This record gives sequence, C-alpha cells and structure tokens, in this order.
Amino acid sequence: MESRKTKDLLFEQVARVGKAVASPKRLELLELLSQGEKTVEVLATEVSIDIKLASAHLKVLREARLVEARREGRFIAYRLSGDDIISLWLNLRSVAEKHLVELRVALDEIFSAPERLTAESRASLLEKARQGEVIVIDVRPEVEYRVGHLPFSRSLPLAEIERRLAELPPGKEVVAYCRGPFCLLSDEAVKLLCERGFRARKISDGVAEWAAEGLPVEVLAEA
Amino acid sequence: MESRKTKDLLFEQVARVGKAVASPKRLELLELLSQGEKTVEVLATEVSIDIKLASAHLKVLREARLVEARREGRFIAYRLSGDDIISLWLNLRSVAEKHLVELRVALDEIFSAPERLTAESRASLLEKARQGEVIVIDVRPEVEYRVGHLPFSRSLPLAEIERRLAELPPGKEVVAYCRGPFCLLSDEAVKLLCERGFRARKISDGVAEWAAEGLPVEVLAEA
DNA sequence: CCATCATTCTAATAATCTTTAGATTGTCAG
DNA sequence: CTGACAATCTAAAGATTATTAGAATGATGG
Repeated sequence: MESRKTKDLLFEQVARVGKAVASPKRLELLELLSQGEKTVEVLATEVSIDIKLASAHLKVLREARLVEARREGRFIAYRLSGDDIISLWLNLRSVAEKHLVELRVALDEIFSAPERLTAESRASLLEKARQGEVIVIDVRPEVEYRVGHLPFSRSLPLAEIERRLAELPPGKEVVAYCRGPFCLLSDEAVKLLCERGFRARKISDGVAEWAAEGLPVEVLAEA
Repeated sequence: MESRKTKDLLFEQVARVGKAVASPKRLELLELLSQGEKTVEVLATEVSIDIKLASAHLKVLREARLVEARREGRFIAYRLSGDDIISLWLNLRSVAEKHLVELRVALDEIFSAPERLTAESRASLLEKARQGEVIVIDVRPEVEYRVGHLPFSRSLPLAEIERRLAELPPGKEVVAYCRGPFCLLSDEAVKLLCERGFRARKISDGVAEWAAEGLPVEVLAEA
C-alpha cells in the first residue's frame, strides 16, 4: 500500500503540532507569548525554568512553526507565528476545562472567586467601565498592557500596586484582570486590595479570551 | 513557591489533551470517529494497525476524555465525547496547514485536484445540488452517511460505485466528497468515474468541515 | 457450562522526549 | 581584539511513550 504511507505523512504533520502542545511547559510558554513578544530570558524567568531548558522547548515550538524568533540586539525575541496559535491554545484549554474534572477541581482549589463571564456580563462590564462606575485594572507587567488591553482599563502591574494605591479612587469597585483563567496575578491583586479596604474582584478573562468573544481590544502605539 | 507547583497542575491537565493529539495514529482515529461511532475492529482496520495497538491508542484518548467507550454486545463502540473534539481536530489541522509547508507539499503530491471551497462556492454548490444540476455523492461507507451527510447528497460508497454506475444520470456533473481533505476516498471515486466517462470532480470538504462553516447537515433517523 | 470472539491488560523491548551540564556562537561595549 | 552576555548546540542520563506478544476478561451462542 503505497498510498497508505503517503497518507500517514499528512497525519504526521498535524501530529508535529500536537507534539508541540504536549508539554505543560510549552503550553505555559505559549500562554505567555500570547501576551506579546518576549525574550528567552523573560520567558524562562516567568516559567521558572533554566534558560537552557526554555531554549530547548522554544526550539520544539519553533520547529512546529508555532512561534518565530527574531534577533533584537543581544537578545532573541520570540513571538507566536499567528493569531491562530492563540485560538489553538484557547481551544485546547477549553476542551480540557470541559472534559477533565481534575482541571475544574484544580481551578477551584487555586483561585478564590473564579468569576466566569458571559456575553451579558462582558457587555455590562464594558459599559460600567466606560462610564467610570468601576475601575478596570490590568495587573500584568506594563509591556503586556501596551501590546493590548481591555477598553477603559488602566495598567497597574501587581508589583506596583502597593506603591500606587493612591491612584485608585477609594470607594469605587475595582475589577482586576490578568493573562487569563490560569494566571494568578489578578488573584493576588484582589487579595492585596481587599486587605487595604478596597472593594475588589477579578474576572477570569484575559485579553485573548476577551478578543475571542469578538470584543474590542485597545493597543498603545509603539514609541 | 507553593503556588507555582499548583499552577503547574493546570497546564499539566491541558497537556493531557495535547499528549493525546501528539500521535499521528490517534489523530487518524479522531478523524474517523468524527464520522461517527465505530468499534475497535473497524477503527483498527481503517487505520491498518493491529487491534491491540488500536486499543492502546484508544485508551490514551479515553484517559484524556476525548473519546468515550460503550459496550454493544460483544463489541465496544467508541465515539467522540463531544462536538468540541471535532473542532479541536479541525483547529489542529488548520494550524498545521497554515504553518507547515511540508503539509501543503504533501497534500499537493497526494491529491489530484485539491479543490478548496469558499463560502460562495459552498453556497452555489448547495444551490446546484438542490436544483439537481449536479449530483453530489457521498463515497464514505454507508453507516457514515447515515450519521450525517451534506444536504441533497446521496450515498454511493467507493466500494460500490462500479456496481452501481447505472444510478448516476449520464452527462450530469458528479461532485464527490468523503471524510475531508485528508481522505483519499473521493479522490479514487473521481478517478474511477472519469475513466468511465463521467464528468466528475471532488471537493475537499467533509461533513465536519461543512458543518464548521455553519452550513446545515442532514441526518437519517435511527432504525 | 464451554467455546468463541472482541477487547483489554500485562510485561518487555525499542524508540522518543526531557532535562542537565559543558562547550560554542553571535553581538555588543570598550 | 577582548570580555561579557544571551542564547544555542551537543552529548548523556533519566523519564515517557510506542509497539509487540501472551495472558486475562466479559459477553454470546450453543
């Protein structure tokens, strides 16, 4: 059967993509990269693995063409090779969330108030943010805010919240978001804000989840 | 870092799904299962692997909750555990088709006339089929036709075409489809029909691709 | 109950992937 | 040109996965 062999080639190619997303660390890298271009050093630090190992995993992603590398001075910056890679990550995650009980249990254990948004609650949040009824804060590092953020949100990275508490009008409800449902940043931000007497909650959406619902995303122009 | 460890749990769960789709054979099984429920024996035969090996691969898919098993007399029938699994397969394949040159080359080598449909050509095909201007034939095994098929199509499995040539009105254009762009059945059907003097072409869509465009699919009620 | 058939389970080997450490490449600043 | 640094390459150990063959399970039909 000659045709069987050549047909297997097709599935092998798709399996290259499958193999690339078969490792938790590579998935974490993809999630980070969906927040924008990053250097190997930054990626390794965020995932808390050795740079050599990060480089090896990035090589696998690069060979499956899920990411692209670009030299930027002494650094090498990686980015997703297309928006369809973000969709693939969201798709994989949603299949896992739907079918794996273990994942739902783990999510419940890790996160305090896992508020999942519906189309309505997204629209109403957007409206309230527009009218200034709530303050939407983006607690990711500021670079990621610049690449894209929710409309009417302001950047207030977790690392700077304590120092910049005065920027938040007291009494007003604060809504924090970060990289998405697997990211702890907004969770810690809410804990911190509540301890300081703010009325704060978090939403599970990140920019990718928001955009996947067809909602608008704001971008700051490059310098 | 206690929180890091628990966070890794999340990505590990998604990676379970990734690992399940990291093997060409399992992807082939998923593609077959997206045409409907099938026994281990049928699956093993179609993928041309040993039943024991098929069973092992199905176990992996089952443990990742991508498929479910059901005992049916002496047989065990497997099915996808949801329509989102079909979407995942389509998503993986489309990422591979977009980013891996090797896949596009392989597709060109294997298939004679890879006619890819657009929204317009799908609509016009549907209209022509409705008016009887073209004969749309489903060349998959008849069971798969019963589970779901394109509107105004008739079942004419590849294995029976030669014997049932009389059913096709001569002169009329025949359009063949099968399981999708990775399936050889329609290709062979077209070759056979052209040799017998018919005006035949194939489309790359299968039922899943058709449905993913939001187009209607017909189902025959169970006996 | 026995024999049969479809499938799974178990155990063993081969193949592949992950991780680590050391050597190497390529860029920039002096 | 040299030193410092980011990142990759290479090689080897450890961990997982794929594949195969033989034994075990579970339903069926006599």
